[in-house]
Amino acid sequence: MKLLTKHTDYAIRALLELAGSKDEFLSAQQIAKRQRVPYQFLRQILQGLIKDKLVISKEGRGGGFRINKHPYLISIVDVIVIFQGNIQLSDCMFRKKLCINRANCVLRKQINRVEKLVNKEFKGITIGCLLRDLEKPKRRG
Amino acid sequence: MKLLTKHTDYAIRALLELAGSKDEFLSAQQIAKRQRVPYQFLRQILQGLIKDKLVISKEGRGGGFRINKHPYLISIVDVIVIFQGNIQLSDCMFRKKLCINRANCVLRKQINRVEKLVNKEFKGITIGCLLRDLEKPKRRG
DNA sequence: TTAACTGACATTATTATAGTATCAGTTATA
DNA sequence: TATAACTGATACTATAATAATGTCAGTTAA
Repeated sequence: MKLLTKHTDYAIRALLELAGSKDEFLSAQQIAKRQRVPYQFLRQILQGLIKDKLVISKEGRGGGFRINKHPYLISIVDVIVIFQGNIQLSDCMFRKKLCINRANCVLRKQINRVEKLVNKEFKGITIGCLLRDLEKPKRRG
Repeated sequence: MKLLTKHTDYAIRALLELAGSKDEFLSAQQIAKRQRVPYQFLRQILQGLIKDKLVISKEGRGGGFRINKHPYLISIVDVIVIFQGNIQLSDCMFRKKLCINRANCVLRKQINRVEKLVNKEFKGITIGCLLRDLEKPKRRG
C-alpha cells in the first residue's frame, strides 16, 4: 500500500532538479545520472510532465528539459494526478452508482473525509517548498 | 492508487455485520449473502481476523464467527494492518538505509507527516462509530 | 449419519507497477 | 554535411500485488 509510486517519486525528483537549474535545459541523461533514476523510465516520466506542461523540452543536441511553471505553483498533487489519477483512498462504489448497502456508505463517508485531508496536505507540498528545504535545511520549522 | 483494498473493505463490512449481532454466531455464508461479498474470499478474510483475535469462530453445524472485542476498540487501522501491513504512503528508502540524495529526504519528511495524519484519522474510525452512524443516521454531525 | 460448518492451503486470473528497447526525427557543431 | 547528442512516440517485458476460486480434511448439531 503506497500513495506515491516510483513514477511520481522520480517525477518530483526530476522537477526538483529542473527547478534548481531554472533557465538551463537539462537532458534526461543528466537528470538520470544526478538523481540515480533509470534513464528510459525517466524519459517516459518526462513525457508525462510535458503533457501537462509542467516542463517544456528542446529537441536535438544541447536540448533537454526546462521547468515551465513557478516551483511554488507545482504541488505534488499535480504530479500524482498525472501518473496515478485522482487521489482516491479506496475504490468507491458510490462514485459510480448507488451504494449496494448502507455499511458501505458510512465507511465511504469517513474515508472521503480523510481523502480530502490528504489532498489538502499534498496540495501544500510544492516543488518550491521542497527545494527551499533542500537548500536551506536549517531554516525549516 | 488506493489505501483500502477489497480485503480491508470486506473485513470492515464483516465486522460491522458481526458487531450488529453481537452474541450470535454468524456463518461465512450468512455474512457473504448479507454483504454481497464473494464467499470463499470472505472466508479467507475471516481467517485473517481470527489470527488477530478480532473475531472468534465455532466449528461445525450452527457454527460461524463472533466479534471478540468491543466495537469501539476496533479501529480500521487494526484491519488495514492485518491485510496490508503498516500504513505507508510511499516506499521509503530511508527506512532501510541512508538516503541516496537529500531530495529524497526532504520529500519523505513531508510524506511522513501526512502519513502520521492519516494514521491518526484512521485510528479514530472504529467499528463502533461506523455502526452507530449506520444505525442512527440522523444523529450524525 | 449427514448436512452445515470451519481450517488450511493450493491454485488461478487480472491489473498495476516498474522498467527496457527501438526507431524516427531534430539540432548544434566540428 | 556528417554525426553525436538529443527528444517523441510507442511497443514490449517482468514482477508483484490484488482479488479471487477450489479442494479436502476435520468438527459439530440435529
